Amino acid sequence: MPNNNGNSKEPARISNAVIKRLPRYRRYLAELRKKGVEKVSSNELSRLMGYTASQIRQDLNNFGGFGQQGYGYNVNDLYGEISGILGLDRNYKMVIVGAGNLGQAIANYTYYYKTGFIVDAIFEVNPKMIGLRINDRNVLDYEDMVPYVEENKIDIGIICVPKENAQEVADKLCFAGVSGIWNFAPVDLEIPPHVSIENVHLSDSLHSLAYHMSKR
Amino acid sequence: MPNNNGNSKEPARISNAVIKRLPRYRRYLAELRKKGVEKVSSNELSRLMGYTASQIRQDLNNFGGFGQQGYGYNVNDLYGEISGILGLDRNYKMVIVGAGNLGQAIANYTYYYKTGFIVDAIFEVNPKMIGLRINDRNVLDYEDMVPYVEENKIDIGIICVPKENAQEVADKLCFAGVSGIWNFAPVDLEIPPHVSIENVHLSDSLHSLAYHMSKR
DNA sequence: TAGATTGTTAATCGATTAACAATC
DNA sequence: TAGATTGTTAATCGATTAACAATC
Repeated sequence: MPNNNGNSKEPARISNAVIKRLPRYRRYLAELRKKGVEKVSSNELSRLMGYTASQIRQDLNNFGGFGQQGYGYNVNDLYGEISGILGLDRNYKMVIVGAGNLGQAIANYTYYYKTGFIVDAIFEVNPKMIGLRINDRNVLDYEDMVPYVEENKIDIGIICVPKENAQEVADKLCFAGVSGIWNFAPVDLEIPPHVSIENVHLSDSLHSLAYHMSKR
Repeated sequence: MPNNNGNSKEPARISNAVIKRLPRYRRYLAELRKKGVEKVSSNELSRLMGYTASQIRQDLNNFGGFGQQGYGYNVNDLYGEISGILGLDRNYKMVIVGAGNLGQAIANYTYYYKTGFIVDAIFEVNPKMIGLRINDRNVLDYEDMVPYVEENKIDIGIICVPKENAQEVADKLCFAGVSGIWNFAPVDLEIPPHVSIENVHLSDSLHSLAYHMSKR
C-alpha cells in the first residue's frame, strides 16, 4: 500500500532525490528486461547500480510494495510500475521554440518520439527558416505560437532560444497553457506554480566537470 | 583561510551539493557584474537566487573568506574566485565523438569556445561524413581517434554516440589520456578513478519532468 | 518447512538553517 | 562610533543506512 503519512487521501510528498533516481532505475530494469531476466533482488540491483540495497527498498516503498518477500522484484512488473509513476503511460505533445543548433538536434531525435514525447512543431523568429521542414515537422512563425499551443493542446514547451529571450518565451508558453517546460537556456526562469520546469543547463554541467578535473 | 579540517595540507572534501551550486552562483554574479553592481550581500543574493543567506555564506566559506564584515562581497572579486575554483582560468581541449544531431549541435555552439572549452575535432565512423567540416572543425575517422587524442593532449572527450557504443568510446578516450568525459549517451559508464565524468542524461531529465507534470 | 528477501522502524550521517560573536 | 554583515559554531532537519521482524 502506498505510504501516505497516515492520511489515506494525500500521497506522501516524495523527495526530489528519490524522483531523480527513478529514471535510472527504469533504465536498468529495461536493460534487465531486454536480457530476459525475470526477477531481481534489491541486493542484485545494488551491485548493478551502486545504490545500497536498503536505499533501493526505501525508494520503491515510497510508491508501494512492489516486491515479494523471499523472491525479490519481478523485472517486468517493476518496470511497468516505475513507468507509470513517472507518467510515461501517456503521450506528451511538445513544441520546440528556437530552430538553432540545439532546437534542430532535439527535433531530429527519434528517441523521444518512440517513447511518447511527440514534437508537433518548431517555432522560430528568423524569417529565412520559417516554412522549412526539420525531420518532418514544420518550422512555424514564432508570432503564431500562442494560438497554436492553445488549439493543439500542447503539453510541453522546449526552450532553445538565447538566454535573453528565454523568459519571454516561457511567459508566452505558460499563458498558452503548457503544463511543462524543458529549458535549455542557461537562465533560471520564473514560472507559475501550476507549470513544471526542468532545466538542462549545459554550461553548468561542463563547469562542474571542469571543477572535478582541476581538483586532482 | 580555506577550511581544511584542521589539516593544513589537505583541503576539505567539498560536498557535491555545493559544487553543483557553484556554476549557478557564477551565473548570477556575471549578471550583476554586467549590470555594474559592485557589491552584494548574502541577503541580497538570497533574495535573487532563492538559497538562504546562511547557505550562501556556508557555501562560499568552504573555499575561503571572500567577504568583508559590514560590507558584503565584491561582485567582481567573487566572480573571479568562483571561476578559479571551478577551474575556468585555463583552456580545455575537447573532441566530440559522434557527428550525429547532438554532436553537430555541440560543435556548432560558440558559447563553449568563448569560455575556454575548445572543440578540436569531431570523430565519426560513418565514411560519408569523414572529411566534412562542421563549424570549421574537421570530421575525422574514428579509427584515428586514439593517436589524435594522445598527440594533441586532449583534455575532454564528449560522447555523442548511441548507448550501445558509449562504453567502448569511453574506454578508448581514457586509454588515450583524457582527464574528463562529458557523456550524452543514456547509460552509466565505467571510468578509471583518475578520469572525471559528467553525464547529461536528457531522457532522465524529460522523465522527471513527466513525473512532476503528472503529479498535479 | 527452511531460506531468502522484502517492508519498515530505528540509528546514523550529512546537509541546511539559525544564531551570534567577530569585525569591517 | 554605530550599523551592517560576515565567518563560524550549534541546532535542526532530512536523507541514507542498518537492522530485523514479517512473510513469501
